[in-house]
Amino acid sequence: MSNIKDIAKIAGVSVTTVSRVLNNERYVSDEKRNAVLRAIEITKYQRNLNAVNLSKGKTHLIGVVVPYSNHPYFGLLIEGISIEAIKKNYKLVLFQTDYQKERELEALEMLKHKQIDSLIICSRICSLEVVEAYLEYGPVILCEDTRNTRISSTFVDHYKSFTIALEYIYKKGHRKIGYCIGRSSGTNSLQRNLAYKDFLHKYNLPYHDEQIIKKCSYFEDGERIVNTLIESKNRPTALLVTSDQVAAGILTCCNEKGIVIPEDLAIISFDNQPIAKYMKLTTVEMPIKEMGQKLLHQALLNEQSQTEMSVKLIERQTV
Amino acid sequence: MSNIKDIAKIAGVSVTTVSRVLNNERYVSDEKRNAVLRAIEITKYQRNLNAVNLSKGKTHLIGVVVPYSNHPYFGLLIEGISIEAIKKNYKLVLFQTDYQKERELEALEMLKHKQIDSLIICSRICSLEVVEAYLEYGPVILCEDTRNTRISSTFVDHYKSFTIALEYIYKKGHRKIGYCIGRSSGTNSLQRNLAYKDFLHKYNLPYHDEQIIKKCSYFEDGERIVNTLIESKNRPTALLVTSDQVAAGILTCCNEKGIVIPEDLAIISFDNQPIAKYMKLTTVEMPIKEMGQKLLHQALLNEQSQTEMSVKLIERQTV
DNA sequence: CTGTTAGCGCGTTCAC
DNA sequence: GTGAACGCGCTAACAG
Repeated sequence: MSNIKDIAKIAGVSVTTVSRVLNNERYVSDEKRNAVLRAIEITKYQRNLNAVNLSKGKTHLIGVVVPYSNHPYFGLLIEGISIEAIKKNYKLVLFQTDYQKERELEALEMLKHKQIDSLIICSRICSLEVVEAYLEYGPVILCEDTRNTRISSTFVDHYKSFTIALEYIYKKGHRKIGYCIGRSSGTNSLQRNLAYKDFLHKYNLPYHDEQIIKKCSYFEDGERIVNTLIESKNRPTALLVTSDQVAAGILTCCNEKGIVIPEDLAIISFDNQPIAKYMKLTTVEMPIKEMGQKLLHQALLNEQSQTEMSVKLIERQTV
Repeated sequence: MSNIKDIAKIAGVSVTTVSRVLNNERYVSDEKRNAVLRAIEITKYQRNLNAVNLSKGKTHLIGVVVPYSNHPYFGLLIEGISIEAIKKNYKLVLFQTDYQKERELEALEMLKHKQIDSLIICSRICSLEVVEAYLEYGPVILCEDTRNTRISSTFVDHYKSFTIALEYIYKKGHRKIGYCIGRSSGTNSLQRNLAYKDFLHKYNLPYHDEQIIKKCSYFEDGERIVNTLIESKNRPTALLVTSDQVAAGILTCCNEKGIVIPEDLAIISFDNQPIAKYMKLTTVEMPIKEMGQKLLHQALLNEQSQTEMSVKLIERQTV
């Protein structure tokens, strides 16, 4: 494989000139530029990006941290990030953490070592302080409300969106409302819990811990949820479900057990992925793909910015 | 940030010695080794991996090409690859091609430019010849039967697995059997089609083109499939479905329309993802995650190897 | 065991 | 407009 020196020799110019045409700089005569272009053509020269990286201290690589890639929410988010990365000629380095802190730190360390230019953490396990400490090495973008920090982010206000769903359910006459959530400890989950409590308080409704069902992430969690519901002595008449997949799983199970939706149980989910339309789920739409795209844009910038994305209630047939 | 020279100076040794302890080589006296270690400690030295890469001509990065990341099959495959990558201290660069040839070529070109050490193509669009041409730049691993080429791969014999399903269905008394498939042009799909034709021929059954339903990849494709079936004048009594997700979608739609499974329509799917158990799908289990792990191992080796993975019929309640 | 030195391939002053 | 020369940080002969 030929290098910049070879090209210079063949074209009868200096390496500097070659570098200039490579980087599309002005101040190169058409004559020499063409000579270089021709040399590149005949040698099928390709520049060594490692060398470029070393020289420039940049990699054109962006890290993406997700807990699981085998999950529709993160799959779509990655898709959004990926679409923009392609446009901007950046590549993605995927980190699958399984919510293990060391894995997330590994990604952060790669930023520090200049192996990636920026890092997008789609779901975080390290503390905000830890993340913030890495900001000096490059952009770190989060997917949660970071408006009280120096960290950039794209997020939806889960307090708001949860409230929208709750109020809607309330207007439909429900007074015993529960919810299903994936990981219960993240910022987003805490926001939702707060919205829930505030809502109950506002309408003077009782809080029952058992009406919050945790570890609900996949379609197949539906059965456990329905069983929990059935055994519950304080069975809710409506359920907020933080993912369409899980809601679809619940629906399927209810169907099998003869629980009629929405008469016996109203369901409102979140995301509005294709499955939601298919299952006729009433859902709160989240612009996941767009969030991914926005995240990438932020990763490329070097300024702090926090972008809230808005949600939209889609009425279908499960409430 | 300090570099290897600084460490050498502080430790009072040469850069080579530093390099040696960095790379855990023998032939360094404990005395000097400790001095170096101490210097690293106090300066919090981190080596610049770009420089290592340039010098060694390696990146510790492995490219992974998928059409979509927002798809359970590829999600799980990526998960498998990722698990092993972490163990071996390799990182993944994700390429989402959307089945566009240029995107796949971009990944191949990155291999050529030494930006990645190897490339795993989970689903291919370029011709085998094109792929083979890149073999000189590094390992390229495929996810299909490549036993008549020089390309390494991990795959399941789809001819075999399709035949298993067909024979099983046949034994259950079905004579009008159709199938649903995603992309119809891949090697894997062609193998399945061949198995299908050979099966029909063996039992002297007629071939109806309309019994092959294409572009079936997602849960929500279920409705279109069921509608196609209903309108079909030669409606099959059994259906092979190349993904659990799609089968689950069909099931859901049938349920709604009062089509009883398996009496009105028998369904056998492939993969045995969690949703299959949940929906009580009879399915042909594919070791997707294990395939991912094996793929990564092959990507690290420099020898040609083709590994067939075996499948297993899981009897549940849809046949 | 240890150090000197020459690359790896490219970007970038800074004179001309 | 152009090019010589140095720097990026590290590895790998080679000599001792």
